Order: sequence, then C-alpha cells, then structure tokens
Amino acid sequence: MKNDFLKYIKSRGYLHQCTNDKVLDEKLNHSKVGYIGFDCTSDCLHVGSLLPLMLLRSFQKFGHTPIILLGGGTTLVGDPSGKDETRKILSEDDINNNKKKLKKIFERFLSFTSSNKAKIVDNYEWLINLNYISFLREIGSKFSVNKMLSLESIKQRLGREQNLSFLEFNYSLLQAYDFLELQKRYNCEIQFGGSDQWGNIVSGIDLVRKLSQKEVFGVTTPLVTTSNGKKMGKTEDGAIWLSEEKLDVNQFWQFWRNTSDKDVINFLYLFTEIEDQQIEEFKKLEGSELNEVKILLANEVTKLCHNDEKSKKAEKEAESILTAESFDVQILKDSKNKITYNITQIENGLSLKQSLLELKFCKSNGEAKRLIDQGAVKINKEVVKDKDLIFTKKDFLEGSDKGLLYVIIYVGKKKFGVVELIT
RNA sequence: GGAGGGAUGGUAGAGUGGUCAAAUACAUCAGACUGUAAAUCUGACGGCGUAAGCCUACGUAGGUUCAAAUCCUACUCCCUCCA
Repeated sequence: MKNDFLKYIKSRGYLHQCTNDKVLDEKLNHSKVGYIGFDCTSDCLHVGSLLPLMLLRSFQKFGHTPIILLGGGTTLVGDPSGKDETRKILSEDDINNNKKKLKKIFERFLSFTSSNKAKIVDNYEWLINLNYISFLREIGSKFSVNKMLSLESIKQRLGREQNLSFLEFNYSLLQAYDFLELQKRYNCEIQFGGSDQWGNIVSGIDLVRKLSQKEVFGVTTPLVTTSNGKKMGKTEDGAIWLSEEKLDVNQFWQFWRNTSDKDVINFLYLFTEIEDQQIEEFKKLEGSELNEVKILLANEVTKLCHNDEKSKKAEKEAESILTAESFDVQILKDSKNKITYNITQIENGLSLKQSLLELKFCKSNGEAKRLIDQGAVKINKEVVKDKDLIFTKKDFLEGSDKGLLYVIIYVGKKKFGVVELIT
C-alpha cells in the first residue's frame, strides 16, 4: 500500500475492507470522487455513523471529492441490512424533514467551499421516476436471485424466518443502481460505508462493471465496539446523537469524558484528528493520568461535532458541577436540565420527589423514594436522608440575579439538575 | 396440508391451582472502593400509599373455581418435524 490516503485511513483504523486494494492504491494517486449513502429514516445521526463521516472527511482532506448521497428514494423502500424487523415505512414529509436536518450535520464535517467541494445529492431524483418494466429489464436482469439470497443481510432475515417483504428485497438493487448513477453523473468511483454495507456495495460494483464496463471500488469502516464488546454509541439512555437538538452538548461531552481507559487511545485515532505522534505519547500514560487524555478526547470530538465554544463550556460545566467546591452560578443558570418554580409553589409544599420526577431522574414516585433511601440524592452537595423532604426557601442558594434562587440536585455522582426559584 | 411444542417482567429463562409481584442469570439504577475508568463487593429493581394495604401484570378474549401464570374454550403469533 503506497497511497497516502489509504495509508492514513489504515493507520487510523478507518479501514475494514476494500475491494481490489492494489488497483485502488494506484488510482487514488489522482483525485477521485467517492460517496457514502445515508438513509433518511432519522433526523439525526449518532456516534455509530461518525466513523464513515470521518473517513469521508479525510478523503476530502487528501484532495478528493466527497459526495453525500441522501437516500430520499431508497428510504421509501427501507434497507433490511442489520435489521431484525421490517422497518416501518416513513411518509415523504418525514423523509424531507429528515433530509434537511441531516444536511446540517454533514456541513460540519465536510467543506462545501474548497475546490474539491463536497456535494449532497439525493437519489430521489433518479429513483422516483423509474419505470418498472425498463428497470427490471435493464437492472433486474443483471441480478441473480441466487446470489442475493446468499447476502448476509438477506440470509439473516430468512434464517430466522422473519418476514422480508419484496419491497425490502429490492433495496440492494436500488443501492446498486445509485452507484451506477453516480458513476455516470459524477464519475464517482468509490463507495464508502459501514461494514454492514459490504454486500450492497459489492452489488453496486458488479452492476457498474456489467453496465458501464468500469471498475469501481468499495471501502468499508469497521464496526466500532467498546472494550466491553458493546456497540459503540448506544448507552442505556439512548443513542449518542450528533445534533444538539437531540442530545445536549454537555451530555455529549460527558459521554466521551467517561470513555474507559482501554478505549481512549483507540478513540483518539478514530474520532479526533490529533497527530499520530502525539497519540503515541499518550500511550505511555497510565492510570489516572489518562483522565487528561479523556478530557482532550471529549474536547476534540465535541469541537468537531459541535464547536469549540460549546466544548469549552461543557468542560467548564463538568468542572464546576462535578469537581469544584463551589458552584458557578452562571453555569447553573445555563444548565439545560433545569426546572423553574415560583415562590407560591414552594410555600404550598413542594417535594423533592416531585422535582426528581420532573427532572426525569426517575419514572415514579417509588423510584424517587428508593433513590433517596439509597443515599443517591444530594441537594447542594448534601446527602438527603429524608425521603419525603419538602423544599423550604432556605434550601435555595443566592444567585447573582435578584429574585432568583437555585438549588442543585444530584442523583448519583454524575447526574444533576437545577431547580430555579423565582421569588 | 398433517403432527407436535411454545408465548412469563428490559432480555434470557424457572414456575403447571393457593405460601407468586413470580426463582435465577444478564442488563439497569444506586451505595462502597476509586481516577467522572475498569474490576470487585453491597443493595434496589411494577404502580399508588408514611404505613396497613390497595391496584395493575405471566400472548388476546371468554369460562371453570372460594382461589388461576398454572385448568377449559376460542383466537392470534412463533418454533420443530413430516408431506
């Protein structure tokens, strides 16, 4: 392997598989066009899609031209890969809305102004008006059902006797057709994707070979798992989303800050753009020394996915809330996890349990009591012993604003919320 | 088309008339220890209630019974084998 881009993605851990690496190695010495398809089933991406994005980003940095293919058309069909159940079919309105939001995310990762500027295209454009008969004759005839049945995504479904509708069965034809279309329109020669897309990518390559007599390529990223063997980015509370609307930046930052020791170095390679040499240095660190590296990781990823300012703020918040002795009132005020009461509510008797519920720290009153019983709940850094605690005005701290008082509630060591009182 | 087996809490999986809010494991949450890590140990783990207790839950709908996750009937879905 001689090509710089390929060497880079290999050293970073972005590379899982690629087709015909020898020829690709040569080809990449000239500037090329490559794409990733994103389906539009959701209005946001989560950490699971971060790696393909990083890959496309570096592709562009090495002077190539990236294309983001929005699956506006294919989402109407639904990819059966990696899904146990039939996907629910989305309306076109939902899909359009999703497309808009997704575009914003891509804008953070790719340059749309450089000479090799990124393009966003939508397969709706060419899929929606396909004529069934001519599609079957032109494309369908090139596909072997025997072969399709042996694709992992299809096999899994059939193996478990889970229903696979004919609609979904067609998905890989359409994805293959996308590649053909992009090849024709933009001379796009490489398709990137997660390792679960391998089958679909290979189908596309075959189709292009058959119909355009051109060799195109596929490159996939590995499935990232944590050292515990879990899929990356799925916490119990839900996915780690890349947009602020879906996941508060501070929580996003915390996710990275809480990376386990064993994963930090790997994550630096995968999700930041810190130089290899510097990461090498970090490898020497041990034990609690790694905490600094984790902060760096959190800052770098947050910077990339959100921005510098928000990342700094998250770091400051973490410090103020979790480690510092006293509270920074400004940070309390800005906290997303905040509820506001007025003085009469307090005078009428407002229980801590209720606040715990409102702050979504628990689902029921009983759970709130349990948490307090177990000594998990603190207000203003004092452990609460009385599970039926009713707030009084003296529980609240002075803020800098007149007439605004605060109390900070912790549940466990890392979760906290702010209760604001208007007097 | 025929024969059989099954459906139980977030998951896996016991329980086959009362002592079952349902063993156990995993997951989760919390506490201890620590470094906002991991491992380990401890506890909690349907809802309401200060509590006694009440309510809701073992695929769905009915029935038998003083009493049903457990028995009967119908339905739905799934699995295995045969054709």
